[in-house]
Amino acid sequence: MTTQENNLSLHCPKEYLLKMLTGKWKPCIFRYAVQGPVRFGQIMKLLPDATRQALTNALRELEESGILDRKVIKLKPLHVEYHLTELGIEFIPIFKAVEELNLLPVMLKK
Amino acid sequence: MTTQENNLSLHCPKEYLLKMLTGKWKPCIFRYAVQGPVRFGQIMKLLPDATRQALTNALRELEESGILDRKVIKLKPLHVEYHLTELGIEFIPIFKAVEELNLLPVMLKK
DNA sequence: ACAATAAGTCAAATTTTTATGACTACTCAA
DNA sequence: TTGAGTAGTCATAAAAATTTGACTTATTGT
Repeated sequence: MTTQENNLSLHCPKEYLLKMLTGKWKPCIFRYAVQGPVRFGQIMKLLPDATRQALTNALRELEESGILDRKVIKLKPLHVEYHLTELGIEFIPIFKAVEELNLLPVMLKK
Repeated sequence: MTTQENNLSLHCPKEYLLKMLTGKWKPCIFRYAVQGPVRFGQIMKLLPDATRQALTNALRELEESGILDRKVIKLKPLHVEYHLTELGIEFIPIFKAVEELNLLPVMLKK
């Protein structure tokens, strides 16, 4: 493993990967999507502090990363559904690892 | 789980946790530290694109998060050693999960 | 006393990310 | 044809993260 290969920020898939899941809202959205397909307005309600713009950005990025898939549902009032792709499903273990950590001691120190 | 509890960015430990490990250089430094204690100058050489300032920032943040411990070694030329704390060790599974992903297909699409 | 090495700090500039507020597109139903 | 509902876009502003380049501290060897 050379120095260059170790520089995650520029060359390594691992950093690239973490970037896919980070940002102010992407982790939240990802976690909702794990539960099942989510719609735009639904996320808006679940994350009242996020703006439309913030959510569309996050959703576009998750889409571009190949984690979420955008599906327009032509029903009564038009809907847009986002759901995990196969790749997205592969990311679940990362969140599982995160959730398995007991952060209480850390939070309390703050 | 209420809406508020789900808003990782503001209220949930999971987002707080992800924040501990993200940023331009923190993941790299963390991965080095997993191998064993690292020194400032050593990291500088390993990450030639990172500036002193960037590294001290990252190291301070990792320290404040309780992931790394800073130890001054009063030897020949003064040294500063950073090593994983117990909490830091608990983070390893997250990176393991990251490393277990096969990102080749993703990288190729870009 | 002086230079060298290791590990920084500081203020300012730049870049990236996120927020604000106004406006748009499409579909359906009355 | 008008209005309601859903899902946005766009330009700009503000905030946060990162970089730049000069300066600092502490210790040791000569």
